[in-house]
Amino acid sequence: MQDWKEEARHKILSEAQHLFLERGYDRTSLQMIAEKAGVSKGSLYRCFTSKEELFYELTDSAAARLKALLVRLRGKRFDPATGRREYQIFESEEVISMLLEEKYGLLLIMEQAQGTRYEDLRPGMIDMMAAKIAPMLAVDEENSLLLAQIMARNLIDGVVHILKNRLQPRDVRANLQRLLEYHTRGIDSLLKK
Amino acid sequence: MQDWKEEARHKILSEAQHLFLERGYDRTSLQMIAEKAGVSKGSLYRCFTSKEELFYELTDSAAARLKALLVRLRGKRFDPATGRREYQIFESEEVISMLLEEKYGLLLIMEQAQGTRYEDLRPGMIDMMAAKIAPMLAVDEENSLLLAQIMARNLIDGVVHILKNRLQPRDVRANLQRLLEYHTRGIDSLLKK
Amino acid sequence: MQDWKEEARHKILSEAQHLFLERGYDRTSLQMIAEKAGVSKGSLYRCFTSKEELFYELTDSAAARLKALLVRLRGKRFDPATGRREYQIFESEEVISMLLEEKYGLLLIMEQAQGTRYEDLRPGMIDMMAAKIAPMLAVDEENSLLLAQIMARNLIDGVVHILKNRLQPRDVRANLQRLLEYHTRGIDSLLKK
Amino acid sequence: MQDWKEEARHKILSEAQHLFLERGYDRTSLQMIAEKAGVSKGSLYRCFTSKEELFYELTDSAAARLKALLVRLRGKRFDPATGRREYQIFESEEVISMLLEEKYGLLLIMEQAQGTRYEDLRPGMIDMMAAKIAPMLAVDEENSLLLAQIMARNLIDGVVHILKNRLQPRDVRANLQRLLEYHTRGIDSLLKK
DNA sequence: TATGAATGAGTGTTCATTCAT
DNA sequence: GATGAATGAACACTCATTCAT
Repeated sequence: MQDWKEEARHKILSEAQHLFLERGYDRTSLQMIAEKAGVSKGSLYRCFTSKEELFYELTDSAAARLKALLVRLRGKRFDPATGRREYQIFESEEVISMLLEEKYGLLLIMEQAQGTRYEDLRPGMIDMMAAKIAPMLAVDEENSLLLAQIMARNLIDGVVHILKNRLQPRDVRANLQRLLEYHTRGIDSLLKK
Repeated sequence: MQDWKEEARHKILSEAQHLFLERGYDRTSLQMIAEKAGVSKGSLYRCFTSKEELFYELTDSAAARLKALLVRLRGKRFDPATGRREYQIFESEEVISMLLEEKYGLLLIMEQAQGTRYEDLRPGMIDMMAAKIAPMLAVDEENSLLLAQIMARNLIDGVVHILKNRLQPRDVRANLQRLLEYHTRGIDSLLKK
Repeated sequence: MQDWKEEARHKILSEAQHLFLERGYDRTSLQMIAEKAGVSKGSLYRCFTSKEELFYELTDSAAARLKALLVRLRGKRFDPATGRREYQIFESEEVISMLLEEKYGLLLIMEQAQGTRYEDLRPGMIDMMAAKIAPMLAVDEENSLLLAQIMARNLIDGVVHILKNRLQPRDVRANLQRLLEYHTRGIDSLLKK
Repeated sequence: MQDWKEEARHKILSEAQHLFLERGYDRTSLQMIAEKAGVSKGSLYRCFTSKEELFYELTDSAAARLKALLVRLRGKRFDPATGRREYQIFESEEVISMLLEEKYGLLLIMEQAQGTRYEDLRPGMIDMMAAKIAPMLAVDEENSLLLAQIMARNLIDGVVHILKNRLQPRDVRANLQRLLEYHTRGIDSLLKK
C-alpha cells in the first residue's frame, strides 16, 4: 500500500511534469495527466488535493531555494569596479548545485508557471537583476532599463537553456562559465567607462 | 455595407490584438473581444470562422514575411572573416521596416503561438540562426550548438523586447543597434580566432 | 470475530450518529465516518450495504416505536372535557422512556430525514396531532387546522429541543413538564369553552 | 431580447424557488433547475453568475429587511410589566407587510438556507429572542434559556407556518394574532410573578 | 444581415461504491 | 476478511460555437 502509493505518486508526478513542461499549467488538464499516468481522474485526488498542489509539489522546493537566492542577490551591489559582477554568483558551487538538483522545478517555474502562484517569480528576478545592471550602462536613463532587462532576461534564460539540455554537472558548469563570459563581455560593450 | 464590414473587421482585429497580447490567447474569450469591439458574438463569426482563424488573421502576414526572411537567411553564411556578421541583418532597413510594420503580429507569433500552426516558427528561427553561429565558436562541437542556441534566442528575444517597449522607429533602431553591439561583443568572446 | 464485528459495528454506528447529528447526513462522508471509527471504508460495507442503510440502522428502532406511538395516539381522542389532554401522553413514563432510549434516532428522524424513507414521519406526526387539536379550537374550521399544526409542531420540536440539550432523565422530565405547561396554557387561550 | 431575458429570468427564478423550497439549497442542483425551467445549464449563467447568486436573488431583499428588524428588536426590552411584550412587534403593520411581501424569501431563509450566507440568520434570531425571554422566566437559570429557545423558535416557526399557508393579508393577520395569543398565554404560565 | 440566446463539451473537484489484493 | 486503491457519475462553472429570430 505504501509501495503502491509511492509508485502511483511517482508516475503521476512524472507524467504531470512532462505535460506541464510541454504544454504549460493552464493547457494541461487533469484528464490528460490521468490518462498518461494510466489512472482515473478520481485517483489523482488520492495523492494530491488539487491541480495546483500537484504543480507545487513539482516546484515548491525549487521556488523556495530560488527565493532565498533572490534575497541574497538583492543585498548585493553589482559593482563594475571590482572586476567581478555579482551575477557571477551563477558560478558558485552552491548555486550550481541548486540548479542541478532543482532542474525540472526551475524549468516549470521559469517557463510554464502562468496561472500559478509562481507566475511572477521569473519577471521578479529579471526586474531585480535589471535594476542592478541599468545604472551601470552608458546609455540614457530611458533606455538603460530596457537594455538591462534584455540582458537580465538573456542571462536567466541562458541558464535555463543550459539546464534543459545538459545533464552532467561538469557540462552544466562549463557552459555556465561560457554563458557568463559571453554575457559579461556583451555587457562590457555598453558599460560606463 | 462593405465599408461597415471592413470597419468592424478592423475594430475586432485591433481589440483582439490588444487582448491577446495583454492576457494571452487562452485567457481571452470571444465575449471579451466582442464587447471591446462593440459588436455581437455572432458578428465575430461573420468575419472570422473561429477564434484560431482570428489569431491567424493577426499573424499570417508577419509569419509570411518572417518565413521569407528565414529563407533568405538560410542561404547566407555568417562569416566572421568579413567583419560583419549576418545577424546584423537586423540593422538593415528592410528588416527594421518589417519589424515595425509587423510588430504586433510578430509579438503574437513569438509569445502566444503555442498550440497554433506557428508554434514552431520561433524555435525554427532560433535553430537556424544557431546553426549558423555554432561553427564559428571556439568550443567543442557538442557544446557549440547549445551556446549558439542561447545566443540566437537571446538576440531574437531582445528584438522582441524592444519591439514591445518602443513605439518610435528611431528608438527601436537605436536600441536594436545597442542590442547588436552587446550581442556581437558577447559572441566575440567565444569566437574562434 | 463475531465479537470484533459487533464491536466495529457499534463504533461505526456511534461515530456516524455523532457526525450525522453534528454536520447533517449530506455533509458527512463515509470517509469521515471510517476515519473516526478507525476502520476502513471497505469495512463499512461489510457491516452496512450503503450509506442510507447505515442511516436506517440508526433510526429504524426509533422509527418503529414512533410509528407504534402514532398508532396508539390515533385511536385516542383529545378531550378537553376530561381536563387532561392526551398530548400529555408526553408525560407518561412509557413515552419518556422511549424518548430517552431512542434519543439520537429520534433526533435524526426529526432533523435529518430529508430524502430518506422517514422523511414523512415528522410531518405525519404533526398532522395527526393537529387533526386532534383542531376540532377543539374556538376558531373557524378553515383556520383551526393551521393553528393546530403550529401547535402540534411546536410541541414536537420543543420535545426534540429538550432531548438535544438535556442528557439527564430528570432534566428531560422536568423540562418536558414545563414545555407541556407552556403548551397547554397556550392552547387553552384558543379553546372552545 | 429584453423581453426574453426577463421571461427566462422569471421562469428560472420561479423553478429555482420551488426546488429550493422543496429540497433545500444543497440538494438542489443546477441541472435540476435547468431541466425544470426548460433551459440548458449554460443558459442559467446568462442570467445569474452562480448558484449562490441565484439563491441570493431570491432572498437578499428578505434578508435585508429581516436584519433591519433584528437590529430594532435588539434595542428593545421585553418587559412583562408593561403588559405588552415586544415580540408583539409581529402584529405591527410594518412587519406584517414585510412578511407578506417577502414571503418566499423568508421561507427560504428560514427553512432552506443551509450552505448559504444566510444559514445563521434563523438561529441568530432565535438566540436573540431567547436572550430576551429567558430572564423573565420563573425557572432556574440553567433551564430558562433552554425553554426560552423553545419559545422563541416556536414563535418564529409559527409565523413561518402561517406565511406558508395563508395568502390573504387578512388571514395572515388574523392567524398571527391568534398565534401571539397562544404564545403569550403559554409564556405567561412560566413567568416570574 | 446582425444579434445574442442556447448549447454542450470540457474544466477541476467530490464521493459513494466496488473490488483486487 | 479486511483493506484502501480505483472508479465513475455528479457537481458548479466556462466558453467556443451555432442558429432562430
